[in-house]
Amino acid sequence: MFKIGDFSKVCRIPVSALRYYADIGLLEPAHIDDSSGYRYYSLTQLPRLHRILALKDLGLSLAEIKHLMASEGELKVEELRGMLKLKQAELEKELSERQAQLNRVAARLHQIQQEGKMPEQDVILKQIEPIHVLAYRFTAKTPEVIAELMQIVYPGIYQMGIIANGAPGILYHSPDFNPSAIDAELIYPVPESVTDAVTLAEKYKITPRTLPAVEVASLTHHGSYDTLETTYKVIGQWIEANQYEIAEATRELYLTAPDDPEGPITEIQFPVKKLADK
Amino acid sequence: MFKIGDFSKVCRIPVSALRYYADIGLLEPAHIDDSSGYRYYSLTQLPRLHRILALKDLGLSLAEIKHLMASEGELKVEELRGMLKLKQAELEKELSERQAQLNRVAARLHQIQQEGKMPEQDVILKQIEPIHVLAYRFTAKTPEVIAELMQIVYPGIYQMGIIANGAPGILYHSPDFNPSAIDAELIYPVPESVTDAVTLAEKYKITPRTLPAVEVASLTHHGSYDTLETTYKVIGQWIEANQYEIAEATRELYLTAPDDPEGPITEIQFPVKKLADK
DNA sequence: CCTTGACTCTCAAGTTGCTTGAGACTGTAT
DNA sequence: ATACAGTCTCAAGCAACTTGAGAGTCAAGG
Repeated sequence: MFKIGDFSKVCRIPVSALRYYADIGLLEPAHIDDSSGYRYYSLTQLPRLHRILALKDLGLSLAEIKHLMASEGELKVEELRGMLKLKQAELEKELSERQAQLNRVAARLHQIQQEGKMPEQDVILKQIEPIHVLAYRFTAKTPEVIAELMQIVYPGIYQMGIIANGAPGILYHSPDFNPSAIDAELIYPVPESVTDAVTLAEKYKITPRTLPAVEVASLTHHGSYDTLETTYKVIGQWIEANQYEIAEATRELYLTAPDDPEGPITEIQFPVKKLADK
Repeated sequence: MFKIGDFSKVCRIPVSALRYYADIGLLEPAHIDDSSGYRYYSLTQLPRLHRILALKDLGLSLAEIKHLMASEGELKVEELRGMLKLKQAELEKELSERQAQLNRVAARLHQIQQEGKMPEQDVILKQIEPIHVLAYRFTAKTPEVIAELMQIVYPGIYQMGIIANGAPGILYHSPDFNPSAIDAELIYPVPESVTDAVTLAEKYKITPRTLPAVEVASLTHHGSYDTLETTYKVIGQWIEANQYEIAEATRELYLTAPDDPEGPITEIQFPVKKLADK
């Protein structure tokens, strides 16, 4: 019989951890002295402790381990198998996530090295939920056409009494930016309930649809549209540096009202997916 | 100016997280209404928020981010560089740790698949601190010699009034177990203070020395020494399956007193190091 | 037998980055 | 006026312990 400190030395688990395991009922001392409350451990408890540590080492939580070892003697093999399979998938996912994070850190370091500072803007990844929108798709021969259409379509929808649910924007469908034939789509987010009520807009070729959920690399551009191009380039570089690829139509969202005194704010979203590691 | 819920939609951060960031002073609302206490956010705060998210994405803690962004306007690039380097090292370490864990899980699953159950004993990895010992090294022609020596040496030291600091044991120096010339070393752990006081033992060729810190794969054998061989095999297989290699002399520790009624308990420690991934 | 010092005990609180919930207000639309 | 959604401020919870306070216990030395 060992006092907790001696047992701790034998198994090289901190005293505090042993007490904790006792508290949560994972490894009760072989004996507890009634008068002093001292915990006494026996070497015959080592196998149980080792099993606990082995399972912990595989990444199982103490609660899971306790459950697995609850039955007298034998532990539940089938259940363990299931848990390990799960754990395996989980670990694989985390592994690739860590790897991606490491790549991002390396990319940043490289960038700092090169430019001597952090970039003005930060590209971030985010998950976008599906969005219900009223959409108007067209092909424009010049960029100016787009600006004109915006002036007409958004107010037009608004005047029909349909209020937006989020920032309006554009989808650019042409993968390469060909200025003489821009395949784009104006989008105007609305609550789900609106989508079927507005088939009246059909004659204007405005149709309700739902944008799919995507993961996007996003950058928010502050100020004049003249420098928007730069912002696009920055995202493009980021995507390349971080080994993603563009998965879908680029989204451009107008976060400010057209007459905001602080100047317009535009969010650019590139739907992306990870490039498989070669 | 957005109320918290609207701002939350724009930047896709949960309301609760925004409140939390405000609480810890990481991102204060642009304005707080005096009477209602409502938080109001401005789109001009998006760059700061994005920078926060970008840094968080690299694995920095909120406290670190707060520190980096504490100075007005520009953030401390040199400091960031240092942090990212650290983070990089940390991530690399975690990555390989995760990979190793994944391998362990796979090995276990394989084992369960093959044997239909968990093994009786569990091999675990642990870090061993340096140990101060009195050591007696010899070459034995037969295993029996070892047993005899133990009967003499341990009691001999004990009778000199030197009390052990841990379990006595043996180091096996011959890497392959050659029964006709076993290079082994009896070890008797003592407090550091003893090591120089006991040079008197020199005439018996017992010398104080310090065993280096090592990482070991350990298995505890319960019961008769007859089946110790099996236990050795189990560890050996584990080491192979988990892609380690033996780094040093194997250690065998006698955890029980020689006359323990429950039978002897023996811990076998294989110092190991990771095999580099090919 | 007493003292000293090393252990041990039981709480409680801290760690990280939030989330969840209770109970109370506030703002906006009918 | 009355909902109802949105907001506020705490407080507690998560995981697996660690740290610390304050008090009691054990073994050895004088």
